[in-house]
Amino acid sequence: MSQRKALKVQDSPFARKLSAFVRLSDGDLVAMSDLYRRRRKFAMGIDMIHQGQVERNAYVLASGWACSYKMLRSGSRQIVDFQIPGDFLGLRSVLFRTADHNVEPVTPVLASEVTYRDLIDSFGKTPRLATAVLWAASRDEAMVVEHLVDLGRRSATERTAHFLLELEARLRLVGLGDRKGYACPLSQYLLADALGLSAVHINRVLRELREEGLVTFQKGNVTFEDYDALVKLSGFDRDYLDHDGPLLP
Amino acid sequence: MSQRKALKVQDSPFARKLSAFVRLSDGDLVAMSDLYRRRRKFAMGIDMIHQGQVERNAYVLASGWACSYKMLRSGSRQIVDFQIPGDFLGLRSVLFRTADHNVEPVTPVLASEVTYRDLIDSFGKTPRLATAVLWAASRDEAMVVEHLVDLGRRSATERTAHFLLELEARLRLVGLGDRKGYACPLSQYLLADALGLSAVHINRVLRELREEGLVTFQKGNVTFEDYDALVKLSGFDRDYLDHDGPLLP
DNA sequence: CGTAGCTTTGATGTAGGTCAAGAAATGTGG
DNA sequence: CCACATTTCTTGACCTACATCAAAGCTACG
Repeated sequence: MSQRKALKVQDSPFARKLSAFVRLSDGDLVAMSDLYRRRRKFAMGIDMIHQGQVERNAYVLASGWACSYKMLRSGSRQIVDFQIPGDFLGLRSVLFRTADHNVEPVTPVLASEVTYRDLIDSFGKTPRLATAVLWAASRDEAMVVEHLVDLGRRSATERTAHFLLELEARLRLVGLGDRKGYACPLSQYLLADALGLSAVHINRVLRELREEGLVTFQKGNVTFEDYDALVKLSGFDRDYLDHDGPLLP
Repeated sequence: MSQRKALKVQDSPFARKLSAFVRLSDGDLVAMSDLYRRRRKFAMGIDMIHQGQVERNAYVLASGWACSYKMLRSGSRQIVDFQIPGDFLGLRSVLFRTADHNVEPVTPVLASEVTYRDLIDSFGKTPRLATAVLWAASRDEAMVVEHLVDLGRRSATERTAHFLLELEARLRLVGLGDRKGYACPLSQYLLADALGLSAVHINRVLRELREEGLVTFQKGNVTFEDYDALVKLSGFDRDYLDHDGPLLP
């Protein structure tokens, strides 16, 4: 029975992701299965997590996309990151007393709930899991850092190109894209809020990239016309995403 | 002997910092003392960590300031964060195979070296330490996220004010500042590279803030003339930094 | 006491914002 | 399967926040 469970967990995107960092034993996998009990659906428009909430829960995305963001008094918002299937979401809201950000579905979402107790208990049972989660959190931080460089020092065009390439690299890791392109449910408004630009300007940048024969962002699809030129243009270096093979044997 | 050691560690800024997240047992403190063996000095101008390096080590800052940054091909750089005494530095360079960023002293620095083995060994011995480090890393990520919001959606003035206030809050936690002000060894160039602005513009913003009677940034000192007005101007909310008392009993 | 790194200021240029308005999609109820 | 509503996309005209360039005064320290 627990064997069946373990196998099932092993096939989940989350287990696959953590396995990239730390080799997980059967015991680890069984402990992880406790994190997988409550499946929940979220429709678009309702926050999965909102700033200031005290319920300490997080989710592992099973299907659909979400975005985490912060609102400013001025009414503008900054999207910090998008979450794709397999991503952990809201870790800081479990770890801290109150959530410091919002998370909203971008498409209808299916996710497994992880409570504070689940997480702490499983850390107690299998310390390696804590290390694996630390690793996963650090990879996420590496992405946020790269995003910060985008906003601080790259032009609108470089930034947009870089962002589309990063998404491809992430999606490829979970089998949802390749260097030809991927399905992308983001609106230009979402893109604008992520890249710190206006929706109008994003539109112009996308047109330019399309007319230059580099990428097409249309009808929910990103298609790379010239992947290599795009990499060159944006200075994209996927090193910060790749860590082939478990780091902790 | 090990008792003396433990007490010494308990007094270190690093132990104080982690204790804010997780109550540490004597055993935990002894395990931590292993992380404190090698003290090293760094002069200005030599990187403590550089992008692509394979030696997997990190440091805990004992005294002085440092900054972590990324360089772009264009020659411009983005400072991701400053480290002040007590801060962990280069965690991602221990955890990953190669460092994805640089760290440079801003002043002469005294730091304790932490190697990959040290860290993994101590996690094995005391799982709570792994959890504590996860927490500390998450707090750091919260700061990077707020910095990202700065770059994406705040004006140069708001951004600068926000940044100066955040530094105050962090320095206050280690007893190096209060709402009157603090000693700040940063040049306007460093400020510019952190805030994604040009040094010239930073200078103008600082002048404006000074002439408005809000803050003075001069001669290595930040002095708040009107703390509350500055908070209002920048929309600063210190919640993301405060987590009074251990979260894990 | 000189020279190299900071800070300050002015003049001018430009990337990207804002406003406005029409055209395509997309969705919804009948 | 169509009519209407709503969101999303696209483009043009104009404007502003910040960059860049240039040059002069500071400071500090070898």
